[in-house]
Amino acid sequence: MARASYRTIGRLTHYWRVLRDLEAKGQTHAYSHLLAAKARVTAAQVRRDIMVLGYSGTPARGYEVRGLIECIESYVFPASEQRVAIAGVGNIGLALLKFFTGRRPNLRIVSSFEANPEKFDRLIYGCRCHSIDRAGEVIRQEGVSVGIIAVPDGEAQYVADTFVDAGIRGILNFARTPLRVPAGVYVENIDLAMSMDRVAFFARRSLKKEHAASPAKAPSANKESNS
Amino acid sequence: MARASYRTIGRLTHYWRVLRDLEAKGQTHAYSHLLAAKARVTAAQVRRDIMVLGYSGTPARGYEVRGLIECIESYVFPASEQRVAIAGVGNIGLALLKFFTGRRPNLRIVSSFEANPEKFDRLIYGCRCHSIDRAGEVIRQEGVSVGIIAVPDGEAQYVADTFVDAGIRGILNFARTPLRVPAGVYVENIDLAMSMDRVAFFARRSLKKEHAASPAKAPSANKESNS
DNA sequence: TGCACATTGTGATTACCTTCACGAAGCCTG
DNA sequence: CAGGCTTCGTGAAGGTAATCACAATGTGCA
Ligand SMILES: NC(=O)c1ccc[n+]([C@@H]2O[C@H](COP(=O)([O-])OP(=O)(O)OC[C@H]3O[C@@H](n4cnc5c(N)ncnc54)[C@H](O)[C@@H]3O)[C@@H](O)[C@H]2O)c1
Ligand SMILES: NC(=O)c1ccc[n+]([C@@H]2O[C@H](COP(=O)([O-])OP(=O)(O)OC[C@H]3O[C@@H](n4cnc5c(N)ncnc54)[C@H](O)[C@@H]3O)[C@@H](O)[C@H]2O)c1
Repeated sequence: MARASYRTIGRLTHYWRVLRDLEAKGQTHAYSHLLAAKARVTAAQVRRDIMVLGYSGTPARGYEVRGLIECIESYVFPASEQRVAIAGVGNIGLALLKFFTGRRPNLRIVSSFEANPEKFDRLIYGCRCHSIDRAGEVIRQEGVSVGIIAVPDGEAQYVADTFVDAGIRGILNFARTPLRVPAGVYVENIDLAMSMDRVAFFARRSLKKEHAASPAKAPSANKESNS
Repeated sequence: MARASYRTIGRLTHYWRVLRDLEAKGQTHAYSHLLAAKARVTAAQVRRDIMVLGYSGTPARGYEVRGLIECIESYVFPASEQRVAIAGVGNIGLALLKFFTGRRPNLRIVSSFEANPEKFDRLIYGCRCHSIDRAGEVIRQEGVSVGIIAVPDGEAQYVADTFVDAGIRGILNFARTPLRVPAGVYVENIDLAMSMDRVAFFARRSLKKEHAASPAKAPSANKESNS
């Protein structure tokens, strides 16, 4: 039972979504082939990924949908509420706040931080906005473990330092600055401008293969961000 | 002179930004070590990436900043204006429109498409909004080669088909649906929810190493994304 | 001029991830 | 209950990308 890699974790969340759809349609069992087709990967890849969960299907019946869903949940999703804070309520910050609000029971954006005093103390999509100067204090108080950085590039390192000092262990960084953080803190970078440039490049090149990002795909979903 | 990979292209755009900063500061030459430090990669990686450009530095002087900038530009950036269209002017669509407007001379978002009639014909950040039904027509007329998909998940495949039929060769996809496109069309997926889940996971795991994303990076970016 | 040094360019190596391929195992059919 | 199919789990193989390591090279200095 190998350790799950960055990409495996991403795919597992994808299988989870696919499985939820299948369950909603009344399916009780699913073959690796089916999951593979829906997640656009190979069947072998699906089986390998599921291997790290320690979950087993049966030949002739495949995987049990409900059981696999629960297994993925207990492996990749937080068991109890994990709290998130966001710095920078601008274009991207707002989009994320709006999108994530109320969507995940165990992953909640509880606070936002701004430099612009006009936004202080307002409730934005149910999330209180504080001065960035109070970030450390609030993060500790609320028990936040994940931070999103959506501030201008030049402010990103400062915010990251504040986050790390306050005990945050994972950062989703939209700024185009590679952050310097101590070992043990996970950073996932999403550089939208880089993705645009890449798409433009490969559109000209007219490649045969699709890629990940997302990140990473990586290239897709992000195929790929980086760090 | 090997073919540039997905990740190499991403890093080259990053070096380009770093080099522009150096030039602005009056630096005329730069060593691979310096670029590496600023882009948070290894020096060997920088040299490998530059190798695909066919550009050469000199020992003892390193790379010539201006020359390398021009070389990267001619390799990864469009020589003449490349046009982009965006489907879905919601949270993400708006953020992108606002951010990219007027930022890149040779990469311009020229049109947007919506299903919501309230937005038709309005000018949003200098970009005309059309009905999605007219997408094929407008894309062909304007010579658009890159499409951004920022519509709800269920609409993504339909929009992708429309894009592809109209001749678009590269797609930046924010929907959480793996798109089915013919070979030769490049897709980069950015799944923000997946990135969030990953950050939350690795924050709990408290890993020692930072990762790319992604697209993926990618990942990252973006990390990694996928396809 | 010639030597000592730092850096480049790149073959070789390593690490990681994906795919292949096949033994084992459950299910259905007759 | 046995035989045939199909699928799972996984060791081995294959690919791709990152890193290492070193010969080649140009520089500045003595
Ligand atoms: N929007 C996009 O499409 C896009 C694309 C590529 C990259 N990015 C990157 O994403 C980041 C955010 O982009 P955006 O478009 O949302 O920017 P934005 O300017 O709309 O928002 C930034 C927000 O951060 C706030 N802020 C500034 N300094 C701060 C600080 N020290 N602490 C807390 N808040 C602070 C500002 O008041 C503002 O509201 C930038 O780094 C940008 O380069 C954005
Ligand atoms: N906003 C986020 O933070 C976030 C996070 C994760 C994933 N996503 C994904 O990104 C995509 C867009 O998200 P969003 O938050 O911007 O959504 P949104 O609902 O804010 O915007 C979607 C827009 O698309 C328009 N639309 C609907 N059908 C259309 C069609 N057929 N053609 C053209 N336009 C159409 C709608 O009118 C709306 O304006 C979704 O697939 C979502 O799953 C968004």
